[in-house]
Amino acid sequence: MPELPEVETMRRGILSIVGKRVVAAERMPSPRKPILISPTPAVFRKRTVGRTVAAVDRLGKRVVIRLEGGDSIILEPRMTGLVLLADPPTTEHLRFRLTLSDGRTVYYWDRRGLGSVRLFSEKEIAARYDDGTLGPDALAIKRDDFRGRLHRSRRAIKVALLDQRAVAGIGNLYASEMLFVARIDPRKRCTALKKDDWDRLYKAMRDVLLTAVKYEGSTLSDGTYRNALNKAGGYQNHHQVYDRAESLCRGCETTPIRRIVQAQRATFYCPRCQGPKRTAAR
DNA sequence: CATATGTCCTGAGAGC
DNA sequence: TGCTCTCAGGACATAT
Repeated sequence: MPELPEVETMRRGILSIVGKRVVAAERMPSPRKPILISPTPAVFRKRTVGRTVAAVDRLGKRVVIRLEGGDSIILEPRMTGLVLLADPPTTEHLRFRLTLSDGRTVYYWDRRGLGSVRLFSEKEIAARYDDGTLGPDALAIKRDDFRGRLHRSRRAIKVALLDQRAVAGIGNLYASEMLFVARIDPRKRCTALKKDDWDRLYKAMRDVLLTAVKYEGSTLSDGTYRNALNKAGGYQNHHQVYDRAESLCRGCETTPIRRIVQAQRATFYCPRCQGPKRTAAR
């Protein structure tokens, strides 16, 4: 489940392609349902082959390969997509590859195939992402803007944190983790949070995401997520609550982590550390 | 406008 | 052993 830390790790993992020229752009034959790759192969080739990579950016949970001339390849991993320089885990779910002038190849591999590879002009990117459908990045947003974009919502804070229009980059795993660090009950409505809560949450958001980036993301028990060199991340060893239902909380060491469902997604939290009486815990 | 729900997809694991 | 069923959650379309 690539979220901000995993996608940022992918981005950094292929940063060395900047300055290289695109030699080939090919979609791989798919054994089952093909993923979304657009535009057509001929147009894709025409607009990419011969172009030099100008930059590699991140747009929320997407990797953006910017080419000289203004076009960009946007890789959107969604659930099981990987952006690799190393050989992919299997040939079976290899979806796309970009061959470069130095002989290296960027692969897009995606087991479940919910992700996509799309070529956009500058205009298309602006039309799609600069119209409010994608909020400020979680690592770029200012403290007061963060609160201002969320505090009037009547939704539970955990659900609101997943709204990419409010803040971009947070997904299901890191939402639970940052709420634990901030000692906030995930079921609490945004409107019920005080200024102090928002400030703690903002700090927790940055701490959790930056530390997760440092450890190159989280590889869960299914082992799907890998960095660009096909190596597992390390942040799963630092999880406080995610996927730890019934295990003792690492904070209070007395209470089992609870798993609930909010908006059809799993939420994990410590009822004691994130409960109503948390001030008594000293 | 804000918020809620259904949909896509594959493979791991549970249950029988 | 092998079958069926459920579940995981990114983004987006549609419904309320």
